[in-house]
Amino acid sequence: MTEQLAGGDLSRLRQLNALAVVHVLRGRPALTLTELSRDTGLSRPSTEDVVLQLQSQGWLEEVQPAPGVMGRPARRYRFRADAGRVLGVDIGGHTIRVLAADLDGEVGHTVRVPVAITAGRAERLRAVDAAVEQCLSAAGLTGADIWATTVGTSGLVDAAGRVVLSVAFPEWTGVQLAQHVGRLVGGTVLVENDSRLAALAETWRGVARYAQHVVYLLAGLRTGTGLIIDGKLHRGFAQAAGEIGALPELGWIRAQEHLRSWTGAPAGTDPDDLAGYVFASAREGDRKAVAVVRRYAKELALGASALVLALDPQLVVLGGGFSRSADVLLEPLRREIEKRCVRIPEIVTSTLGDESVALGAVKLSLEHLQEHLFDVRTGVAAPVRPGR
Amino acid sequence: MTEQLAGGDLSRLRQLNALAVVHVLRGRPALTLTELSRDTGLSRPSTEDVVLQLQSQGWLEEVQPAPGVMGRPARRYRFRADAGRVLGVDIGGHTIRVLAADLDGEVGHTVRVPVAITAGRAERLRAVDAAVEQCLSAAGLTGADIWATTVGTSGLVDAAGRVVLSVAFPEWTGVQLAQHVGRLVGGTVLVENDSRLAALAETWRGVARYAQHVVYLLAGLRTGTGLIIDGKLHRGFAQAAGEIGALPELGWIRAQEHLRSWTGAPAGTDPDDLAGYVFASAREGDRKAVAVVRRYAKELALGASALVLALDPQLVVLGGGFSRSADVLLEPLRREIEKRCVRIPEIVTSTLGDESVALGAVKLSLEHLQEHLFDVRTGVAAPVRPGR
DNA sequence: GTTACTTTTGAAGGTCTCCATAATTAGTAA
DNA sequence: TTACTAATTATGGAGACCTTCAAAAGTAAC
Repeated sequence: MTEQLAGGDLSRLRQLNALAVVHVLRGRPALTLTELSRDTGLSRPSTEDVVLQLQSQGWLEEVQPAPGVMGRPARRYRFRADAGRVLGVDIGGHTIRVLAADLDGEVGHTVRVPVAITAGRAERLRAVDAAVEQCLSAAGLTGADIWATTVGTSGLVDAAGRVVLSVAFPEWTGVQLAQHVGRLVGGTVLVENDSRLAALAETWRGVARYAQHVVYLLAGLRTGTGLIIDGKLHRGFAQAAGEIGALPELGWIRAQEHLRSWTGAPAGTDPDDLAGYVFASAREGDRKAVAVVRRYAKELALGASALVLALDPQLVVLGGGFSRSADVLLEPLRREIEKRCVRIPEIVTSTLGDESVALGAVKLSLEHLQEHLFDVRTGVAAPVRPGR
Repeated sequence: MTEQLAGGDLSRLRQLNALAVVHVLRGRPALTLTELSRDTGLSRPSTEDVVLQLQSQGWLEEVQPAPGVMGRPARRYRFRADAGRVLGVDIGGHTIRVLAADLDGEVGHTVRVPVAITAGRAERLRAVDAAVEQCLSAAGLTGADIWATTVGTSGLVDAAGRVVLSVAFPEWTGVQLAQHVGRLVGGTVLVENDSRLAALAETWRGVARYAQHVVYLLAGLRTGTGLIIDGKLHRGFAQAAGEIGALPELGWIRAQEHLRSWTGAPAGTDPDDLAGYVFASAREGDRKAVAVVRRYAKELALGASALVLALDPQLVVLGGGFSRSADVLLEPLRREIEKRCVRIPEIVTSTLGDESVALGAVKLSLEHLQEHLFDVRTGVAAPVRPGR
């Protein structure tokens, strides 16, 4: 049941110690052997042995010794985060966004390619290709340099990287995203729902950093959720978790309609821009707009409350396009949640903005590599792109 | 972030290998060194070394060699599951139930002590004491032999083993259960909500065996849930997870009322027994009873659907007292869930009966020991009761 | 009752990885 | 130039593992 860490021979020990060194060094500046020895708990000579091995494999690199220090200058080693790269792709309604990052998650290049909201499947896929290729060439990389890629999209996604159902873009249903993007890059290609990725990004570099249980609400032209449970992204048995909005009685389907029912905007306003006007008017104290926002918040709070009651998260994060209007939306939302829930979690607004999905995609790519490259079961192998 | 397995010296390797041997041997009949060697991946001589060490510590015991076998008879070793014991306690409305089990989860002794449903806090606690003491003496044990105990109770429980809120038994709110039971037994005393324990029991020895994501519905005089996520019991940030029934819009509070509204039972029937009559009449085809059951199922399905949509479990398990009437309840429930959910999980009935909570309590005790006694970080120490 | 066969046991020799300690080296500071 | 400091290099030893082979303790066949 519990999958057990296998024992083994002495090389296993070296594996574990190499892993410990890598773990100490990742995401930190260069360290001396003495410092590494202290942080890993290994003896100095052993540390040196391990470091030399990792260096010859290509995981570590010696850097200039720190100048102006007493005693013999120590060699310093850093983790070669640039040994491999990952991509994070966000396929949005208006924009395709691609981030290239190194193994420490440092984002080196960002590319945005606009795409018409009305674009069909083929046109949108072409934009994705263009964005990925632009990002690669800007970073001076080829697809072979990419060790893992995650693609964020709206809709339900299956384990094979296919969009099973997309409500927002009907033509999108059935598209083989993993396969399509896999033509351009090496390594594994993961496909994940965008709300989930945004949630993941919040636990990585957003307001939910280090929180173990998080309910993320994507509030925008679409409404969605991402659940972090026990520090991990929760997908469910068939990757269909978080679809609470589909429950007829909770009415996330209706939520949008409240906003669209507002009549205070200039005639001929694009319905997609209407929300902005509503929130702006509510901010200025327009009675009717405030009421509309309150009704929207109530519908949103219904589903959110169901999630909060079910999961008892530490944090609820409000993200998505409407989170820019958190100043008028957050308070009504909080009040409605407080009405319904047993224990009230903190409710905060995302600060990652519209890059959160792509950032989450980067993070998922990194987590995938973490499992395959730096796992306690396998230890560290040479730094080469892992197989698919 | 990810807590890393520390490296170490050679003794670490021995720890891991000892752990591997214990893991292979737990819950299985006695094995020979050759068999152990094969299953652990260690060489024969090393296996012998490890086994001898574990034997001298008291974890392993040599048993009679298997008779009538070709070649030189091999020594056989078994895991001493009786080196320590755990208790599982179920504090129910009418019954206190205590199970004593060994480290393999083999239940040796079961004790049931009746208690009046109207009993107050002191009387109920006295019954708990009596049940624990009876179970200990029946098993020939003292409290000092118990390495871990889990107490199941209705209501919300905090991390310190206090009942924070009990709706069913108002007097129960605030009772320091862990502390109270801790007077009688050694080791850690855990306190957990009964629905959650029942859910855990289903994944251990019930219909949800080996399922990773499970929604358990306790349907009875009380309605509750237990959530298994990623193979683990989900408690939430403040142990308040699974309280979906509290959402006013989903109406689990109302669910009971449907059953009680039925007028077909003999006059003067105890309201607690009413449900049985409704289900019996429905079984016989009484139109009104069928309608009542359907309404109840619908209310139950509302909350269940919210959980299914949120979590996308592999399995929904119907447990609790009403699961005895699954023949009339399950189908309406299934239909209502199918109406609302995107992906429909399997929906099955519990078969563990009224011992599920106590069984789940045993399992939680064992999981607690597993973490502290057989963890990869610490390895195996001598078989003595771990500290609180 | 002896002989052949099978499988486990026990012992020997070798390798790997770690640790502790001491001698050496390469800098800074006076 | 000399003293001081801290890292490096070298040495010896211990623990845990592996492979290999001879001896032992049974069963099965004659």
